[in-house]
Amino acid sequence: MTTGQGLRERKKERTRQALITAALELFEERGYDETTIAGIAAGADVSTRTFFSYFPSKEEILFADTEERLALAFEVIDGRRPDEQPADVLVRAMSAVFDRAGHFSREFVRAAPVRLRMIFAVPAVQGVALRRLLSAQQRLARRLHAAFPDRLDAVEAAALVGALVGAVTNTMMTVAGESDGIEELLTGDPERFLVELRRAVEIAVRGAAGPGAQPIRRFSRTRPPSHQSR
Amino acid sequence: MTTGQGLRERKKERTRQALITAALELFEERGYDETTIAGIAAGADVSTRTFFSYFPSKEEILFADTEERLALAFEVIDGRRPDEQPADVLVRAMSAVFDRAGHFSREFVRAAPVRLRMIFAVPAVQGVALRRLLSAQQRLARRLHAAFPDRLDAVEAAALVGALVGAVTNTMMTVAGESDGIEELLTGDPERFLVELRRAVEIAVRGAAGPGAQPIRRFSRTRPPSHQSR
DNA sequence: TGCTTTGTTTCATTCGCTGCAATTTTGTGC
DNA sequence: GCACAAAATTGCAGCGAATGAAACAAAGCA
Repeated sequence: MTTGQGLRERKKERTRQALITAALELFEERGYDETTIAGIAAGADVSTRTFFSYFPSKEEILFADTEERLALAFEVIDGRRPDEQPADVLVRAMSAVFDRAGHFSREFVRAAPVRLRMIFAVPAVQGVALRRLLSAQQRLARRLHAAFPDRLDAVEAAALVGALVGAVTNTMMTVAGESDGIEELLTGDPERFLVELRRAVEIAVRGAAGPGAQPIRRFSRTRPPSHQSR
Repeated sequence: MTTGQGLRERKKERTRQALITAALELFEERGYDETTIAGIAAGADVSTRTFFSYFPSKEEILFADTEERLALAFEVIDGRRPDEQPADVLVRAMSAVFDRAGHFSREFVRAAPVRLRMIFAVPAVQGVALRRLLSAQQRLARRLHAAFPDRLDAVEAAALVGALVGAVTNTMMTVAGESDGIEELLTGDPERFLVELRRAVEIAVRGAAGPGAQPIRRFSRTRPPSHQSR
């Protein structure tokens, strides 16, 4: 991806990178809302209109690299060993996405901290982040279902992915939302962060009820005839 | 809430309802993107500017009623019986939000179908929906932590809520995303839908790994020295 | 060297959203 | 009832995001 074929593609890639770089710099420098698309375009030495032929919105430029990371998870799922449990495969897939030991592109290392800060500060970015998250869940579920066609139906796969991703996401937000959470996460050793994630995964895998719980729970058993108040 | 104190408040409430009604009608009639705020305001016989003193954006008008539904879940959590399991309380809370047996305001009955359709069709609405969802998870987790101060720490509560909400949400999206999913969900008997939700809750409560699984899973055990490729 | 394709620019336009000052409407003390 | 304070509403001016169309420049190819 670094070396394109012709001059045309290489130039396009350079423009793309210039836009990303300019945007991240401006976001950090003056803040997200204070950065205009015109400013980003100017920083990359292109016209405002050109920006929109690379990214559909100001928000999306923050997520320029997420697709390839999701692909890591897909790889794990597609390459599952025949004797593995669905939950195990999913845990490995999550690990592939978050683990520092994996391959981080330069793009990711540069963008991730800014992105996280923006997700916590800017509603518009939150919207995009969460939309991507949900779409990723759906795709993971489809993939998982395809990988275990006779052990999981579509809904089970969705529930499984949802439980795992939900636990991890909410844990991540909680940990990162604490004072110093983001800084600790971004600058220092990610160990504590990974420890919490492991706990979250464990809860999701072993069940919210914990080990000594009764086998089955009820959901909306009650159904009185009363309807529609107010 | 139906009867305000003075003329002022009653008029305000009437204007608010007029805006909601006009918006829902227009959304259904010509579609979300085709509906302008100016059009909504005109439908409610107020100025465009006035719209913004009631709702901060076009999206939020679709979620005018969600806060009170979340309050139902809070009630359940706050009023837990002392001997209950956290997971059980959470399941009951979810049930209170989704179950048809509960109290549906007129607002909700009117808005929910349109809202669901828009969530599936309009990215901007997805963004708001998911932002609200995550914020709700955080608040639920805080509340749950407060309800079980010595059985759950903050991160466990977050993971638990995340797992349950994640499973339910993703299941809901999957079921509703099927052809006829939304229609079946909205018009007919919600039974099949609730059945699937119950399965999702069960998976989240009993654990993604299923009953016969090994007790503990690993998460990102591997950590080779290689760092930062590409 | 010309022709085609593709990327870029400029321009105009629509819409979401905000701040501000003027105006109207409502509540209240007299 | 009446005047005055508080609050809601309005119009307007303006910024920025986003899109469409046509002119223009550059790259690839014969």
